[in-house]
Amino acid sequence: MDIGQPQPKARGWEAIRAEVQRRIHDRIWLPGAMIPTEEALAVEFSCARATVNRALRELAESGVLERRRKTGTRVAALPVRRAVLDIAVIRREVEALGASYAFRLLQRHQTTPPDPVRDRLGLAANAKWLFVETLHLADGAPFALETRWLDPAVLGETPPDFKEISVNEWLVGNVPYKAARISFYAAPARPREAGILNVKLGTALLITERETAQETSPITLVRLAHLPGYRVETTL
Amino acid sequence: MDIGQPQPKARGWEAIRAEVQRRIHDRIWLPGAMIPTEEALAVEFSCARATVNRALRELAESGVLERRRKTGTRVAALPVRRAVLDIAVIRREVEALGASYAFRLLQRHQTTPPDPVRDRLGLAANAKWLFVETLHLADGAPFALETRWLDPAVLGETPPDFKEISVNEWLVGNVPYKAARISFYAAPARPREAGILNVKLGTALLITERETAQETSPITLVRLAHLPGYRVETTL
DNA sequence: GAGTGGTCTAGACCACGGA
DNA sequence: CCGTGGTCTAGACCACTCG
Repeated sequence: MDIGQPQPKARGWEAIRAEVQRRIHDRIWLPGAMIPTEEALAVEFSCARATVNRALRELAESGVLERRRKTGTRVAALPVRRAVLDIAVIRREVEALGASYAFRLLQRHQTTPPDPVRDRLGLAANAKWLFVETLHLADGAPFALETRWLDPAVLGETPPDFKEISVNEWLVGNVPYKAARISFYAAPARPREAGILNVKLGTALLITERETAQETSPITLVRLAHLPGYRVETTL
Repeated sequence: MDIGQPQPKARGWEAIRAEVQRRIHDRIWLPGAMIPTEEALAVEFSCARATVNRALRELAESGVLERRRKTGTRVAALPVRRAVLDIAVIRREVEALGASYAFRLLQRHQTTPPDPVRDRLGLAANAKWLFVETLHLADGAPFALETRWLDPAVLGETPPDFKEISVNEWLVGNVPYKAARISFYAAPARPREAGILNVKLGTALLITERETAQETSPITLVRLAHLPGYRVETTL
């Protein structure tokens, strides 16, 4: 382990990752070109192959390198960069802004979902799910409107009333899930939304939609309408 | 390595990851509770500690576990789930939809950025940057409108005219960068946008904004306005 | 100080995928 | 086939952090 000293900071596999990134940055290794094998790099850096492997694996996971057996490792030509999105509970998100969090339960009843929702979740025509509408507040002002369809089966013996704890946090703590699909899109404020969020009808809102499933059976479908000005941010 | 057989599929560290997830899922290990040490698990699964480490490390990276030295490993109470967002070049994105990609260069001139842009990038009052406006097309129809401010210094000796290759792809291949900030938000279509994208003024559009920097100095600021119906999707 | 995770090593075998 | 990355092992030392 004796890389020149790219930065006096990194050591171990992080030093190798940094050195590889430097060589790509400085165009010593060009986009699309092959780089030496793990073994060769292990010799060059006087370390074990496992250490090189760790460094290259991380770079491959973040889209900088492409690796294939037998062929070897190449610098990604059109790198698909991977950004990491932290999905936190809304309360955390509000508190992270330095505001106090609260929520109001606006609706809660069991009914047959409308066709688009039913189709999307693959439910029987007569299935009844729980519909819950929650307004999330930051320092008392509307922050986001949540409309949720929820499989009543997950509630169990003693269904909470969701006045003390929000549906979201109850689910996180009580209903483990396997997979979720998240999507972001823009949509004009609907009449009810506009009224509750106190914006003009048709205002451009960022919508976050989340669909959660256990094995193959869906658990819940959530739509979060955020106020104008809300941004989803990430670093790459 | 002899875990019962949770699934006949997984082996090695993935089997351990799956088994740990199962125990959390089945509430054998509760949210907030400590789990056994790596060494104990290595004994239980009859494998090396490094193998357990790999499994637990992955789970910690995805926010399911929280690890600290000396203290040990616990199940995250309010897990901050991490979703991975693939950021591809637009051409790839269009082609992934099964459409043919093309683009049109609408504007390209060097000028002083407006105040908000200048402030955001931290530029001198008299700095001149390149402004480039590109319309991206899928099967000949508008897909997204890109407006970009670009530091002319990165163009070098022979500035490309961006008619053959899009700015984005040229940058990806020629200007390495260190950091980028990405954000998503909703905004109403501006007059020029509405005209070019062929939507009504004020239509809710999803905007992707990306700010790229080399060391500390900014390289480019891009705003992508997507047509209604466009979604950013990810899995968790 | 002592217990835990974080990393490294040297070697081994395996799995994939070009030739 | 056989070269490459993917993983595993057994052991070691280190770094952090709590008591």
